[in-house]
Amino acid sequence: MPGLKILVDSLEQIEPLNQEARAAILSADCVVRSYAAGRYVLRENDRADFIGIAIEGFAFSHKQTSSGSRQILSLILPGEALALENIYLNQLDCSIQALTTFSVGLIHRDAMKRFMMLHPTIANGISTMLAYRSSIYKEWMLNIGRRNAKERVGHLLCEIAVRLTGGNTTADRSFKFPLTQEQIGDALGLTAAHVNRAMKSLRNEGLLIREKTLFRLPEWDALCVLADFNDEYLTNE
Amino acid sequence: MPGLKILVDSLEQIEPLNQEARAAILSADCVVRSYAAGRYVLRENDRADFIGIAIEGFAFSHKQTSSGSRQILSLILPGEALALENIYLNQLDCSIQALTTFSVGLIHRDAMKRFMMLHPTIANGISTMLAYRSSIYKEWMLNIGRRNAKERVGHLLCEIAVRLTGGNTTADRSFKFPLTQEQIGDALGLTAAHVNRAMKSLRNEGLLIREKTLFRLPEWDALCVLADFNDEYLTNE
DNA sequence: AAAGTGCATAGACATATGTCATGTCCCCAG
DNA sequence: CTGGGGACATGACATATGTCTATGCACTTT
Repeated sequence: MPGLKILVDSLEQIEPLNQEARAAILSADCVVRSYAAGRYVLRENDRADFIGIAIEGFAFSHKQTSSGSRQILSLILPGEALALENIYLNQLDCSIQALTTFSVGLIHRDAMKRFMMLHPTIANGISTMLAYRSSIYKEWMLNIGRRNAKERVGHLLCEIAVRLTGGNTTADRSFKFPLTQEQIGDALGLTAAHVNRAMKSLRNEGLLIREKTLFRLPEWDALCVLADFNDEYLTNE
Repeated sequence: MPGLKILVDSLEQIEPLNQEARAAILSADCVVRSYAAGRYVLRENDRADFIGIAIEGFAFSHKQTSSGSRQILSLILPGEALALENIYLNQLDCSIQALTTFSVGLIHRDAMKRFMMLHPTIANGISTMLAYRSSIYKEWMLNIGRRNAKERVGHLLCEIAVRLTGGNTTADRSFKFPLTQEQIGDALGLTAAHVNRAMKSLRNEGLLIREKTLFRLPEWDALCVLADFNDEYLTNE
C-alpha cells in the first residue's frame, strides 16, 4: 500500500499522529491505479467517491468553459493528495487528468470520513492540506489576473522548481517536468503561441534554458525578481 | 454574540451539531468589530490569529503584485465565514478589506482548534466551508483565465445574484451590491475602463440595467448563456 | 450656492495577446 | 530506413484589452 504510507508521512509532517490514527490509515482500503498520459483520473460532476494520493508521475486538475477552452487549476506532484474536496462535496468540481504515466492510490471518502471522525489529528491534517492548496489557488489567481505573459511563465517555472526540489536546490535550479507549451498556456490563461514568445524572451535574457523536458533556471534571483515570485505561499510558515 | 449564532446556523446547514458542540461554540469568545468601507480587517503576512464571521456589510479578500496591481480573490457576504485558513496556516495568505461598512465577529483560532478537536462535526463543517470556497476559487480561475471581458462581467454578476438571493429569486434578478467598476475589474483581471466597455455592451443588449448600486438582470437565461454561468459550483449538491 | 470628490462614461491611441499559416526537428510505429 | 505525428519555432496579421485624457453627474462638505 504505497499510497497509504505516503499519506501517513504527509500527515505526520503537519502534526504527529498517535499509534491508533496511524494504524487506522494504514489499514484502509486503497486501490492503486495507473493511468497513461492524457487519461482522465476523475471527471467533473462525477460522484465524489474517492480521494487520491499521487504515487508516481504527474497529473493536473482543470475545468473547461462551454466553448471548450481549458483552464488548468493545479499541478499534482508525487506525494501530494488530490481531490480532498471530495470528502466534503458530493460532486467533483473539476476534472483530474494524468500528465504523464501516473499512478495513484484511491481511498474511499467514507473511509476517510470515518478516520477523521475518530481521529481529530487526521481531520486537522487533511484540512491543512486543503488550506495549502488554497494558498496556491490564490497565488495563481493573482498570477493569471494581474501579471503579463513573461511574468506568468517565469512565476510558474519558479513554483514548479520549488515544489519539485523543495529546499534541495541544485546549482542551476534545474528540474525535469514534462509540460508542453500548450499546457503551460492552459495553466496561465495564455495561448501556446504566446507562451512560446514569453519563453523565447526569457531564454534570450539568460533566465531559462530548456532541453526537452529539462528546465534550467540559471539566474534564479533575477528570475524571481522578474516574475515577482516569493515562495512564502508554498511554505506556509 | 450575533457572530456565534450565525456560525452555528451555517454549521448546522452542513451537518446537525449535538448539544455540546453547539454549546461550545456559543460559549466562545467572539469580539465584534466594525470597519468603515476601505479599512483593512486582516492583512497578508499578519499572524493568523483569528477567523471571522461576516455579520453585516460586505468585504473582499485580495493579493497584490509587487508593482501594486490588485487581484480580488473572493467576495465575502453577510453570514459567510472568512479567513478560515487561519486555523491551519500560521500567516495570512491574503488581505481582507471592508467593501462597505462591515461588521465581523472575530474568534481566536486556538479556540476554534479546540472545538474541532473535541467535536468532529465542527471540524467537518469548517472544512466543508473551506471546500465550498475552493470551488469558487476554481470557477474564478476559469473565468479570469479563459473568458473574455463581457463573459467575465456577466459571470460575476450572475454569481453575486445567486449568492445574495439564494433561491429566492426576484422577477428581474435584481440585487443591491456596491462594487465600483474598478473593483469589478480587480476581481476579474481587467481594468475599470474595460469593465465599463463590457457593461455598456451588456446594457445595450438589454442584459443589464444599473442604477447606482442596484443591478438588474432582466434576461437571466440569456445572460447565463452568454456568460457561460452554471450555478452548480455554488450549490455543491 | 460653491467647491470638491468619487465614480461612470467615452474616445483616441498603444500594446499585449490571440489567430493562423508555415516550416523544422525529432521521435516512434511500421 | 522511412513516413507521419507531435511539439517547437516564427512571422504576418487581427483583436481584445490597457492607457490616458477629458467630461459630466451625483453627493458631500463648507
